[in-house]
Amino acid sequence: MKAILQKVPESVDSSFAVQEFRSAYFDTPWHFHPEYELVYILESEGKRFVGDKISNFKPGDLVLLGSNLPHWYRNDAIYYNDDPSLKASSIVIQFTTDFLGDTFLLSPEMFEIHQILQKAQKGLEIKGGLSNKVAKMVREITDLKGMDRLLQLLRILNAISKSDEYRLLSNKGPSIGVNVNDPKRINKIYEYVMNHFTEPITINEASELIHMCPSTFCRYFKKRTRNTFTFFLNEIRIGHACKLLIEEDLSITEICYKSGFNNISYFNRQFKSRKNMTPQAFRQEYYKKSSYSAAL
DNA sequence: AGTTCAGCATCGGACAAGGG
DNA sequence: CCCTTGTCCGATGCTGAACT
Repeated sequence: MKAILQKVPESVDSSFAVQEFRSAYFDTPWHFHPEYELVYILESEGKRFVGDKISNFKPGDLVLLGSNLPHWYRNDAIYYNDDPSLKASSIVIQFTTDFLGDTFLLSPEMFEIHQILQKAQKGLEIKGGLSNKVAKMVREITDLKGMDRLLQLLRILNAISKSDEYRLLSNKGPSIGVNVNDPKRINKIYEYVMNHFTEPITINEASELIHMCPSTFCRYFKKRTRNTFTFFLNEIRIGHACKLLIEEDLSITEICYKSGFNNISYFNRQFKSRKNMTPQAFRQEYYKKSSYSAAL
């Protein structure tokens, strides 16, 4: 998909930016920018799009995104219903690799941080104990100024580089050569799919949205997102099904229909191909891990 | 819940036309 | 000349029914 190139505001008194966002929902579109970005979710739930991967996010979610890696945080539908009790908030740290000078990152002491930033080109989801540790440091950095703030960022990057408690998010790196003109059409399709993925959606409907014939639409979509439309749609539906499997006490059949599938056999096959296990096994695996961690 | 299979729908490669 | 879009058509994916 084509992402919008976002211009990150420059700060006059800092070599990098720390920003706190708080609103009814996250409204930044699918975009990318040259700055690295550490995103810590304080409030709200939804789906996180990084490169070619779609996952669920919730409070505590912590992700390090590489330079020019397209991303989008989309809240669940209830956040768009003007419910004043629901808020979306996050802390975002944005920096470039030369924020301490052109060659600083090449110094031997920075070797491990350099390596972790390279891995971040595919997006890193920070997990486990490292997540708690980094989250605490991210909350602290908002109150720091000047040199203390800069040292805190280095501490955060150092902590991530010294750990292996993270997983790569995307299979593909940044979209080199993305066409930065005409971002509206793909975003229109994304918005439509996010609002209707629990209902039947055909290629015809989607292609009519941007006034294209179906085959042109398929090629257009593949060229920009590197996924087929069907794969993209099913990725969102399976992601939603995973959420329901964990959070709702519904049968697999009910979850299948509530996720936008209308065929259990197809749902099962799609689920297995993406998660390498059946929906039932996924649920059992989750609760086994939960009871294990609760027992510790 | 999960598997298999036949029939239909969609995908995507090859090629061509049109516009800037 | 390059890029976008349309058409054709074989390959592949998806669906729904029947079954374990």
